[in-house]
Amino acid sequence: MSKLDEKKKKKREALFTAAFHLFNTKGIRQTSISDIAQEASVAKGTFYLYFKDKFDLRDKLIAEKASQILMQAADETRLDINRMDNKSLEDEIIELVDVILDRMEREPQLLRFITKNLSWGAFRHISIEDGERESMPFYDGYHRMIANSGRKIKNPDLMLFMIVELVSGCCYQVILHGQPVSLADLKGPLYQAIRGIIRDQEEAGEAGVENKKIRVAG
Amino acid sequence: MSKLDEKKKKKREALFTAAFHLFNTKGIRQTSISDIAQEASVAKGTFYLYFKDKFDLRDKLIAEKASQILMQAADETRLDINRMDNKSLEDEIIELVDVILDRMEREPQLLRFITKNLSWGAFRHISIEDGERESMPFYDGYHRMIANSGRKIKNPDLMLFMIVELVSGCCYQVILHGQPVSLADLKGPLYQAIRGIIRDQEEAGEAGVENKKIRVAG
Amino acid sequence: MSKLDEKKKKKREALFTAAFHLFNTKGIRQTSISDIAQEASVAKGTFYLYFKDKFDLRDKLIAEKASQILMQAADETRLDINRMDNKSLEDEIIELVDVILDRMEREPQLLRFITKNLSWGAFRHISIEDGERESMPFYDGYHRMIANSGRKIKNPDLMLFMIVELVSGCCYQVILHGQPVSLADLKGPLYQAIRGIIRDQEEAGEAGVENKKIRVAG
Amino acid sequence: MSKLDEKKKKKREALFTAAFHLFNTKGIRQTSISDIAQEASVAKGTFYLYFKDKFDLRDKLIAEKASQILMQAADETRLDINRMDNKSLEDEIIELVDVILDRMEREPQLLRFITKNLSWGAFRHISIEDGERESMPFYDGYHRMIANSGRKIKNPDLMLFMIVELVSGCCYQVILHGQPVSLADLKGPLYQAIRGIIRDQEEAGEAGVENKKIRVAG
DNA sequence: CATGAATGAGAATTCATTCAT
DNA sequence: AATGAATGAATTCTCATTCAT
Repeated sequence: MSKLDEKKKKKREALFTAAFHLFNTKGIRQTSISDIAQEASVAKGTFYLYFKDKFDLRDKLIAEKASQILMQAADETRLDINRMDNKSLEDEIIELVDVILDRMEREPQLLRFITKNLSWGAFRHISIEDGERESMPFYDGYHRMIANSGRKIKNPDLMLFMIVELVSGCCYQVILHGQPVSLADLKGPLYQAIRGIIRDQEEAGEAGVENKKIRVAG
Repeated sequence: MSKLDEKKKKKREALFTAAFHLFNTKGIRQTSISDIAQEASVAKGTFYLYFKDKFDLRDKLIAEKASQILMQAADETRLDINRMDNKSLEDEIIELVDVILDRMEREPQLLRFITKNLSWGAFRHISIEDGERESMPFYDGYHRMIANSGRKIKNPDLMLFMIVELVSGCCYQVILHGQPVSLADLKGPLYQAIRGIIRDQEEAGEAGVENKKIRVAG
Repeated sequence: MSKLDEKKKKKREALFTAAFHLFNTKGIRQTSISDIAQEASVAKGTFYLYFKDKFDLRDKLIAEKASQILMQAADETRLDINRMDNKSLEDEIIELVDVILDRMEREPQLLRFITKNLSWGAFRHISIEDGERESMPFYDGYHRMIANSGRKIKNPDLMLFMIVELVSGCCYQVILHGQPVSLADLKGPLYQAIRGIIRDQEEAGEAGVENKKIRVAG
Repeated sequence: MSKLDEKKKKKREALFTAAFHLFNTKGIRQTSISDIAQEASVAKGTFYLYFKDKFDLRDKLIAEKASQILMQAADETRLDINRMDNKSLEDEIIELVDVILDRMEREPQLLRFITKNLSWGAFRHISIEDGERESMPFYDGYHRMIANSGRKIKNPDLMLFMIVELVSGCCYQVILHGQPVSLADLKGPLYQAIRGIIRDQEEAGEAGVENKKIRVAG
């Protein structure tokens, strides 16, 4: 990478960092491009060399942040989509959720920012990028994980969708407002509900065996 | 009611109607107070006689719309919080959700508007007003419904919360974007998940009997 | 006076009181007619039954306040413009000033209000009204006072003017801002300066010695 | 100075000139920022690049104008604060006042503008700037002038204050309204009064004769 | 590439005044 | 006489975007 490219990358980073901070502090609406440029120590005109407008920046920022979170969570849970070891599908998913919830509790602004801006449509296209290896959409990883579990799920998309909506909806309220229960108190019932959704989505005849393994995490 | 008061009420209505239309058409951000006043055939200054600013109007509009929806849904399901007849708690709740979802499918702007703006905090304070009878917070009605069902729920607030988040999160995507399934295809799994959540929240020892009654609606 | 007239007078008083308070609290510019009407517990439209606009009210208010002050000061000093007793003209004037300054120190808002708004032109037309006796312009009283003193003043108007400007300019700063000295410390030098001005304005023959020293520059 | 800086300076000047003209013509209240920008042939938004608001501009304008006037007056009287030559302190001060009054008569808007807006507090901080030499607060120059005169003044601040208030109060009325005398007719008595104030403020021993006549009232 | 001065459309808000009740 | 809802002109201030340097 040439020096010029490095410099450009730094400017981009600076704009990202500044925007993230300001979006969380003042809200997107109240944040002007001027503000972002100033906090990034960059001229206003320079902003337009990197992003089309505020919302372009926001979208790119969300994609990056969401990708980071999923990647890190996958790393932390040593998620290996190729081997299922002895962990059940339920445990795998719940562990992932658990890591993410803990991260969100430590960084509520991240939560606020992503939840307010990430749609399901965008979610399906998040890539887990890695400087060295190729990038792979998270969504594909999810499907391989199910395939490798040997389980028969009626509609994996719908299952993921319901889990995502349930988790994201609940954690936003609980982490940011402590309502109606604490995160610690939410986890048990929430994970149980996730197990319920998975069980419901399992093709008849296979469920019985798995359910024996149920173990509530968190 | 005097003629003057009637006129005032009409103006308020006109502002509400105009704002609802514009918020849905152009989005709140792009809707100026000028726009609202113009569409309501009212002078700009008049707006400020009725609302503090755009967001004050929005909040009052949401409260009203949400109240309407819940009230109508309760009416349609002949919800009687005093007698549980032979309907189980699950059926009662699912029927309510079902009516609301159908309404939302018919009026997607209403869905977009409410979901984007109604927080759990605000939800808890929605009143179901009625010109004749007294108004009662929906939230209180829910608690009485549980009490009258004779069921023992560990944490009714948490249960409602999880159901509301799951339903609202799912229906927003499904109705507005048809993703990842149609509303018809969502209903079965969604209602099953609701039953699961209720069952999970039921105090041990009582759950078994109820579960026999499970019947997927929709 | 009829009951109706009394009611009207009360409304006028209420508007005066409210305006005086608000003008002093928020400044005339920031005080709207709405504010005044509200504080006076009167409808906005009612304001226009008593005053043309805000500035009309202000002018009438100043005239009344200034008149009150001069009248009260004259009363307190038992100023008798018909007999000079043994008090010298200087003592007479300085006593008047002294009473006024003390009053101003007790009511600095009054000072702020009047100084900011009373012009020399208006000052010359202030009447000392009295419910019982006739009203007489203060300005006429001043001239009679001089005549009765038996002193020969070159230009009584100029003399009064210079004294008024000196006193009002000084007391505004000193009382309201305590700058550059306290009122107590101002009084000595200020009264000395007043005596100087009077002496300078006395016709030759009575203050001949002084006049020899005068040398007009410029 | 770069071309850009020159252009900026010109814009600032244009705004100053436009504002000064409009403030004098229509009054500050009736002058909108739109007006100023238009008269300065500048976009409305540009105004805010140079000044926070109308009152920021006013304050800066006053400081500049007052500084100009004092500087020019000092130049014209060849005021040398280091040598007193044979001019007495009185003559020195009166000459300064005289130059200023003549200037004010030629530029009454300047007078109106400054007198209405310059407070004693601000006055004390006016700097006499000079592109070449360093800038020095006028106030310091005054104290050095007194020191160099070899005269003992009890309270130089109070003396300056009283003179400034007397002069500014009088000249405002006289120049702008020709009341109650013409400027020519005011000068003699006014300068005499200034001499009186200075004499009164002189420590005993040097003006002993005069002081015997003084009798402080109040 | 980078800058930041300039632009001007447009949004929010205020308020004196009118007028039907 | 009193009211206060309605008006809409006027004003302030913001900010995305452009472009000359």
